[in-house]
Amino acid sequence: MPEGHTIHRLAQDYATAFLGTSPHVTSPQGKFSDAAALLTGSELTHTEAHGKHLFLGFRDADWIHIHLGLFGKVNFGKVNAGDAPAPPPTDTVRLRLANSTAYVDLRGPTTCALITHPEKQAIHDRLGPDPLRADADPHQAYRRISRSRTTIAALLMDQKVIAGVGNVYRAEVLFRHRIDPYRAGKDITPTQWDAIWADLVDLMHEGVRNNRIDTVRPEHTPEAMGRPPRVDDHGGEVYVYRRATLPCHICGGEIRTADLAARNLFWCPNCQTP
DNA sequence: TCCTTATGTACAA
DNA sequence: TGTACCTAAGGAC
Repeated sequence: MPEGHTIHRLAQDYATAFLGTSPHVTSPQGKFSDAAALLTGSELTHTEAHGKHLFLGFRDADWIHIHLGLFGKVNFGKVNAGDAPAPPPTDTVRLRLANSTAYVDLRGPTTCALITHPEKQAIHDRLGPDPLRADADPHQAYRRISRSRTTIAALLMDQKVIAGVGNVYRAEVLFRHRIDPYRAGKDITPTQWDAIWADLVDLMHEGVRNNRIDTVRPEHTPEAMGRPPRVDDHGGEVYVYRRATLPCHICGGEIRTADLAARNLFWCPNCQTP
């Protein structure tokens, strides 16, 4: 269940296990069988992430485009010489790569498709700047935000505006900057946007390193605040995400939740100003 | 065993 | 705005 940090981490992990090797490619579940047959035995030459999109490049020519959606999961395993071989894939595995030392299973993705380079480029072209990519231009995002009457909460989730932010980073970064999620994009100042962007760059890089989302500042950690540690189900320590009706770590007020564009929004109405 | 929920997106109306 | 899609875990019975 991924935001951009998960996908960038996957790009690294696929590279570590398979780059420069020519893995066996299969689709036990069947939906990717034709492409798997074309690719199997080809060298994995590139792995790349842009926002929540993952690209695996084979023989400098063909790309697998993967998008995990809400349910997609990836599971890596090691195979050591003399050890038990990779376990047989279950019937929900859409894509398995396997070489002499490792295997990786992909389940439940929204997208797993073989695409050409122009098709890949078209995906990059429709995505906004990604805080995890060196080529990202934050002003490209701000140009859209500063002209929009849409709420900043919705804009942060719009992958054409900024790529890689999901429901957790959206809620948490707005809390960290004390911005009410319903504030219009056009009311976000350049200074505020620069701060939000810089924060996302830091938070998401840490997310890649740790493979989880932690957003609580050192002075607000459970230890610093003298409260019991609480790690959210998603695996990290957070201020507001999925903490509806619980007390705010800073003001003690009740965290609120609401539906916004079919997603759960979380915020502290006391700490975050309209 | 059934029901709900989820870090997402695309498309129809 | 609503719905379809894809999967697995956790909680209610």
